[in-house]
Amino acid sequence: MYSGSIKMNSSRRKLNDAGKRFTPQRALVMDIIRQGRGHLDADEIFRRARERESRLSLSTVYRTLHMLKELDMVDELHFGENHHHYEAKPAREHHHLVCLGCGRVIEFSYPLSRYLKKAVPEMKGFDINEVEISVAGYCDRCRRARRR
Amino acid sequence: MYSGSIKMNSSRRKLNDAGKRFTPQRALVMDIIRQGRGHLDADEIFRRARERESRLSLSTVYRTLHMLKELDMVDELHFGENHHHYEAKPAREHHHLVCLGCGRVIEFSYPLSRYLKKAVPEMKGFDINEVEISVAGYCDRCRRARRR
DNA sequence: ATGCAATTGCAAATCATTTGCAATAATAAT
DNA sequence: ATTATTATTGCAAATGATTTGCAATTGCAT
Repeated sequence: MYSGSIKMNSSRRKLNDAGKRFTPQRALVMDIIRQGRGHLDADEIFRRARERESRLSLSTVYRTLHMLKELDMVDELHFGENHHHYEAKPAREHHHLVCLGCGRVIEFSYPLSRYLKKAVPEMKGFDINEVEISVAGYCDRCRRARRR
Repeated sequence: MYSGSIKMNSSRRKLNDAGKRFTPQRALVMDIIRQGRGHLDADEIFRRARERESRLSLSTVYRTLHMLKELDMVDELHFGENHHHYEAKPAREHHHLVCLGCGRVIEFSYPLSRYLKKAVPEMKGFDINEVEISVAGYCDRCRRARRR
């Protein structure tokens, strides 16, 4: 099935260290998430994976996504829909602008968790695990189009 | 069914102005969301409503939630689960800390959208409709309990 | 090479939400 | 007040997203 990539070996190591097996299915899903440059949902990952390996099952995709999330190798994003999106763990903290017009996702880097820890008193004593912010609105293009 | 409340008349007005009817079912759902002090999900709203009006249907709850969201009378919150939570439109912008240990939700007021508009260059030209931030982690109590 | 436990595919189950439709009821017009 | 109009309701069935049980398969440590 899928084999080569720069990250493969380090992925294999991470899985094995966690007592997991490095299977072709998992390598494939990881690769697609990486290539996807963020923001694919489970079904889209499944469809793309299937093009390469037609016997792959949707359950395996879901199971893999869970595991990768657990091992902190992907982030699960919530855009206010009733399904989630996934992206490879990014190097720097960043967040997303979702355009309600065209669905486009714009990334912006911002160390929000660091900022909030300082700015919000309620954060004292709260052990932050993850900060997720999503901003919905209309991007430049769509904004122009809307006000006729 | 349900009848009196300080806000009833203003709700009725808002609905009627939007060409909607003010039905007992809708009044009931609105009341429960308000009493719920935020953070109820659709099913919990349904269960509580059913205690007062056993013939109410779940579809009506969903339909009402949609409508209230549309009319900007409730906010829909996304805590990274595969269902949503609802709260009556709050007076001041605030956000949520969700404890992964006990599920407790801690609110904090913070004018984040105003701040972000200034701090993030990518926001230029983006017409912000809604900002939602959720912070997951462990609250004071659970944090103590976890490190044994 | 071998054995055992982890993982897979498949189908069926479950959970969250939506929809079609005939019956009912809120509002506007009389 | 009565009536006509049309939105809304309850119910059951449909859909969409995710999870689970299980027998067959396959990684990986030995």
